[in-house]
Amino acid sequence: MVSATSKISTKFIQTAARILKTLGHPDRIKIVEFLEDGEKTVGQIQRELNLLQPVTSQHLKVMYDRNIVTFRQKGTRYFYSLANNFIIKILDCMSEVQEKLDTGEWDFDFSKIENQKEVV
Amino acid sequence: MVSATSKISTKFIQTAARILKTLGHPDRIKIVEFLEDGEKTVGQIQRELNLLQPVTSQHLKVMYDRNIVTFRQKGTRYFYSLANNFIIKILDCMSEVQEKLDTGEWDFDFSKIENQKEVV
DNA sequence: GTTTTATATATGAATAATAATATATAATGC
DNA sequence: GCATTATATATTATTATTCATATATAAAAC
Repeated sequence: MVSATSKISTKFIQTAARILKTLGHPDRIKIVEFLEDGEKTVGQIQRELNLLQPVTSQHLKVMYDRNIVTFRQKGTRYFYSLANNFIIKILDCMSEVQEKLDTGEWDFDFSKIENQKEVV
Repeated sequence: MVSATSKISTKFIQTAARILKTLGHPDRIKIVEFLEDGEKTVGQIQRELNLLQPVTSQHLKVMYDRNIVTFRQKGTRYFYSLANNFIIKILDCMSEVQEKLDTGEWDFDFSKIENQKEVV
């Protein structure tokens, strides 16, 4: 990855903030990670993450409203998929960091965050 | 950037969610972007972003608690800087996306997000 | 046509985040 | 010492988020 040079525009910052905030939920990260594998129905997602159906639909609705996921409908089934490349970039970014942590190339002090009240 | 292969661990997802959520605020993105340039005092940040001092300190405290920034104290001055490489990665990620959007290589439908109530 | 399956939507309650205001602390300049 | 500067902390009010529960819709299966 290339080091940042260009200034991030105010317009994009607004959008990025919305997206980052929306992805700032463990279940939603898991959902988009699952969707990276290809489109999935609500039921598949629900069972994969062991969530309640309405909660799953709510997460998907919020992410749809913020242009993170999109869907196509077929009968009663809604097939959700990732809506843009930014999301894939963020997933890649997380994978990279995970890898650096695994290999010990990077160190990360989780303690401060872990000791805080759980994100549910 | 390499495509994601390795599964993101539950532990890291928790941490990543906290960090993404915390960065999901335009002013905080601006702060970390400003800090990429090197350590800055609260006053420098406040003037750069045109924020109230207590609001600036609050953002910094939250980000300190979540291991996004760190600081050293010299007299009454607190010099803040980025606390880890993950933050730099995210900034790089945003810069890359911004660039793709600028060059038209990627397209991104901002409309849905823009039409929503403003993130302040 | 009745039941079941898949999903959305509505609502309320609990919790968290944000901004604003006021105040405290502690170092510095005079 | 007194005023000023730099920053933190406390408090409150507002708003947003999240989860849970209940209900609606519409297609599919029988």
